[in-house]
Amino acid sequence: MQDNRVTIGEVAKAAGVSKTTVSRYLNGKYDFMSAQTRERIRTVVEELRYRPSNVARSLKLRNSRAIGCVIADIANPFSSILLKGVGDVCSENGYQVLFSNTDDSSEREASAVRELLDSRVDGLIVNTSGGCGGLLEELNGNGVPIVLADRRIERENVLDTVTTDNYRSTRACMEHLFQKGFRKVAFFTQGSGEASPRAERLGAYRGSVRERFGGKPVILDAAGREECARQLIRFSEENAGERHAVFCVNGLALLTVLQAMREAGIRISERFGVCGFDDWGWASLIPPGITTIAQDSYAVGVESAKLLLKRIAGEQPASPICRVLSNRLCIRGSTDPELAENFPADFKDGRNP
Amino acid sequence: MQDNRVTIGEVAKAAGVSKTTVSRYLNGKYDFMSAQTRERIRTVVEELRYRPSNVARSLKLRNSRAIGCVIADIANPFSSILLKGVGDVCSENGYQVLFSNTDDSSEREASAVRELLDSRVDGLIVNTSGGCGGLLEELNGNGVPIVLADRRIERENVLDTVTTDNYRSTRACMEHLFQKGFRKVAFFTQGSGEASPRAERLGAYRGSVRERFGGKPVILDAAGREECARQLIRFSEENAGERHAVFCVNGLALLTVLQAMREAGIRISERFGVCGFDDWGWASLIPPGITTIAQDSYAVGVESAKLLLKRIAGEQPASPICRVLSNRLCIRGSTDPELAENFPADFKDGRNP
DNA sequence: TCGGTTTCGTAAACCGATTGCTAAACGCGG
DNA sequence: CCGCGTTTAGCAATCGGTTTACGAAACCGA
Repeated sequence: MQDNRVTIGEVAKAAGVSKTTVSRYLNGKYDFMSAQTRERIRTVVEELRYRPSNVARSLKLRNSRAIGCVIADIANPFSSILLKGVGDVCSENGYQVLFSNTDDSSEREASAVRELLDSRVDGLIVNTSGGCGGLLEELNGNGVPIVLADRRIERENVLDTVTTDNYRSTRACMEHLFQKGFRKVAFFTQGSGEASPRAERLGAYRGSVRERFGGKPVILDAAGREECARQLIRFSEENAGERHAVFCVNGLALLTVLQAMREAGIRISERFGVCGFDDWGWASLIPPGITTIAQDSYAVGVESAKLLLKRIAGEQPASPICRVLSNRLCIRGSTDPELAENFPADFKDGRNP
Repeated sequence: MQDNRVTIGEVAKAAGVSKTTVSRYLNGKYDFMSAQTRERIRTVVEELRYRPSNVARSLKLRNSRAIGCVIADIANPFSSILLKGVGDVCSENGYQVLFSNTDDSSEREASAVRELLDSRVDGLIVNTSGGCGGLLEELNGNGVPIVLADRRIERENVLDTVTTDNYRSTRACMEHLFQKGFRKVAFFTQGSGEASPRAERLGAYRGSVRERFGGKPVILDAAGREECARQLIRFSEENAGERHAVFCVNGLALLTVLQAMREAGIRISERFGVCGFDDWGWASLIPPGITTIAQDSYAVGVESAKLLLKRIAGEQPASPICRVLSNRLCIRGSTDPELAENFPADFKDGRNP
């Protein structure tokens, strides 16, 4: 196949020098090299279009200038933008990114991590689904730098992490709901396993319910829209007497709730509010404007990669670093009637309200 | 650092056999190996937790069991789902994915491709921004299998491609607009360069305008919402006398148009329709329901990867293969008043219409 | 007992780079 | 023209695997 790749030996022969000299030239170790030799090598490299093999170089140097990036669900826009951040930083620094998607499966994550290590990546960014049962900590202890992106693991302060302030922002949103007169709030999730953001958001929700709202937490969990609609209807009926709202654990869950409500004919109103995580472009376009918590996932990716590269360069202290990025609450009509906008289409035949 | 990695030599020594035997064991070449030896090696490999180095193996075998995947804009959900498709197929087949994002820059694309080749990837999936000025064809000619995903290059039938039927589905959408009584349609784009999907969609639009609508094509092009709104207003004013609509080149452009319209107070109506590419979850949630063309980008990724792996395995004919996947027109209220739904929020104080 | 197969394993070369050590060539004062 | 320091460049080992070529032991029938 592409065995016609030029090797350093051929360059050396063509230039009439040794591999050593070519190698030194390529790596900028000119110190003691005559301008003549230098020029000759330059020409040959150019003519033969020689490009050194990263594989051979990695073997000898015992580093690959590549990192592994293990993502739980790349179909989630949060993650794809995070990956973009990782990619941008790596590319600026001459690192390549080996990407792996796990579909939120611990087993796939563990095998992805092992395969990445087989390829001798210099470090790992993991959007973990549970820490691979200790595998990550063990690896980190063995000298493979690891940064957890967006999701932390149970054992505190063992690995570097970059997350968002899930707890605080969820509390802030719950407080907002309370201020606006909502007295019963349900938490909607979609079996996103035991990932830490879900746990933290749920924890914040429970805390708010306990300390502010009183009553019992209501956790709704549905994969599909029909089941979601059923749960929403029951929740709504049980709380018909007071203003109630549903808080969605993430952007995909929020979309599910909105779709389920549409299909079931449930309307957002003064009596029934909707809000949740992830402020994607459409949030302000769906009537009456959806209240969301915006996360800067690009920054999560950027910070994770920067931290990892520093670790690889050995610039960081031994103790784990935990960066927490701030989220922003975007209040709109779905939880604040004052801001409610229906921006309906304008059909002159009056078919629509 | 992680120099404590076990090598095949250590395994061999511990098992009291030679590297050859261990290598054969690992690669399933048992042909003539006593059960005893086999068992001894198995035990040692287990105890030492030995994992072979892909780097060394790649060097010797001259293949890496990794492919490169170069994406123009991973922040675009179309692309991230495409990447998921690629990743799933590769992972099933024991291939790793080296990912690179180019921000739609030809220069970044060319350097990404070169770096990927330096890492000796076995093949390349490229969501190209122009074909790197011939670099891709040249590489393909030199034995590096390449599949173009979603975007083709000018020179026809040189490289394998997997695309969607941009032309046909755009024509179908335009025809739908005509049937519904729209008599003037503008094409909205956001400087997405010379990528082929844009060109094909634009070509289909022009064809429809010429053959069906009469009059001149109107191309709107704006990066930001303000500029977009200005252009929409002018377009609308100039065509106040007849029913007119705007067709958006892709999902991100569609979102921009919808946001611009909201901010400028322009409403979708019987007189002003909106539609465009990419049926993402929110299309049915924004009143009056947005007409879209749905693309199965996951399938584009899957097919691209399958084709590439077949090429790598040498199973395909020499002539380029061009797979074209079908799109689906999703007709909703934004172009069909019969289907229009405003699903406004339901505020009992009557503040909203 | 002996040559001929089978079976089971090994030594060593090789993939394409980097680098410590060594040495040739050069310049220059004496 | 010698001796010695300074430049300049090459030899050969090495990274961790795979594979070719070959050797030794075991076995087998005559």
